[in-house]
Amino acid sequence: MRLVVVRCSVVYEGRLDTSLPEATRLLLVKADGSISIHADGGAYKPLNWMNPPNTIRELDDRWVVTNPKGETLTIHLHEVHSDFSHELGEDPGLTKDGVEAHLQVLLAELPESIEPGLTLIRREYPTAVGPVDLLCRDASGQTVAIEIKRRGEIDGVEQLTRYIDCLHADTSLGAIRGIFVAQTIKPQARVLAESRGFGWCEVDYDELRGKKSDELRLF
Amino acid sequence: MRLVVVRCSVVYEGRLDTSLPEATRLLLVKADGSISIHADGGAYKPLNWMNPPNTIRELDDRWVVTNPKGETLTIHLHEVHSDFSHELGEDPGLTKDGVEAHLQVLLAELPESIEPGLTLIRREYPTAVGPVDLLCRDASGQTVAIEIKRRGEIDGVEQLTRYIDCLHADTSLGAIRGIFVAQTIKPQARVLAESRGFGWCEVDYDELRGKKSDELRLF
DNA sequence: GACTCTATCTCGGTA
DNA sequence: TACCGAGGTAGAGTC
Repeated sequence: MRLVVVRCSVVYEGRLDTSLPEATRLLLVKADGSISIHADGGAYKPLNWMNPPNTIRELDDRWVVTNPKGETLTIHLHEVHSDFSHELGEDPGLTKDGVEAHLQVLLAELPESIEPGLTLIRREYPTAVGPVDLLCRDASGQTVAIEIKRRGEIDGVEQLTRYIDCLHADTSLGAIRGIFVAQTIKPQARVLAESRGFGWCEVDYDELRGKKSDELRLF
Repeated sequence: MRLVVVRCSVVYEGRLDTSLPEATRLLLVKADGSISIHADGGAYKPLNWMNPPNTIRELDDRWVVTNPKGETLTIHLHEVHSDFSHELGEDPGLTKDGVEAHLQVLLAELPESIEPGLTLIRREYPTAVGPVDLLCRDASGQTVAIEIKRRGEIDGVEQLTRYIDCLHADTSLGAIRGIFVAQTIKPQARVLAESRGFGWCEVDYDELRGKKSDELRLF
């Protein structure tokens, strides 16, 4: 990890073209070769950056960063205020809890939480327009496509609509209905789901975790 | 701008819960009060962060960062290796060239690049569900709605669908067809566009710029 | 303030 | 590797 405070001007030519006039900024060079240029604002996002893999050529008056995709970042150095390095070592990494993937795993194990009598056919059931989160069978034997979101908004209902349209073409599944499941579902999304003939269901993440551990305790 | 290299462990409780075991990392505190925690890898994205507005309480053994949304970032300090500040001042800011807006301007001037015989009726043609990027007339006189994206994904096809549905209600335009235009169009988006009866077309930004300057040279 | 849409999105998963 | 979808998306523009 190398930290350079420098008065500099910058040009990036790659997916788009950008330029930065002369000012004092922080250059952050990481062990993987990635580089980012920070101003004293704008939250965590740098003004410019280059992700690995890339190569940094340090010349007298400028650094030239290139990557295999043909993108170039040129940093013209006008006055170096500080240049400091520190060895950090490997990072053990971040553990996350409470994202959509967890919700999907929990619901795949507990489809009854969505509707009594529901059983899982397959998680991530593939279609031409992407995988359906859960494909289930209901108490009456009908196929049910389920779209899961952490936050239930309109685009989730659109997604479910595409899957259902696509699955209708697959005659082996018979008639199909859809259920939209999320921790919270916005009123607009509820209305749209209902108008398309879908069911919807709000589930509680902590409650599901509770049911899961109850189930485990029985065995 | 304050740069602290420190052996630390971190807990974030907010939109999700995360934890970071003890390791040496960089804390980057900007003038706007934002804080980000960087490992020596993983490109420019920090492991954890907190965007302004927020407040940082510095205690002996830990920093507690909170924001008005009720999110909390707690950084337990185990050993401070370095703590360094530098005044950067205001940044004049980044200028960009080559984003979607540019593509739209170029295509409005060169609709023939999309399809021979196409002429522009109007750019940003207003509808109840938002403006259509380009409204054109084709060689046969039929109205054509065009949605432009830099990268063509399913969302863009959905957007075009909404516009077409809305324009169908406007009988003064007669029959309408749609074309989805982007620098690259993903296979799923092509399938969806075709299944909805839309045309699609990939265009090259640099080529368009070339044609534009050719055209200018003629006058 | 809420909504919409872009983004050098980044990142992880998977075929 | 490319494609696909989630994201603590963030950020800008509009209404």
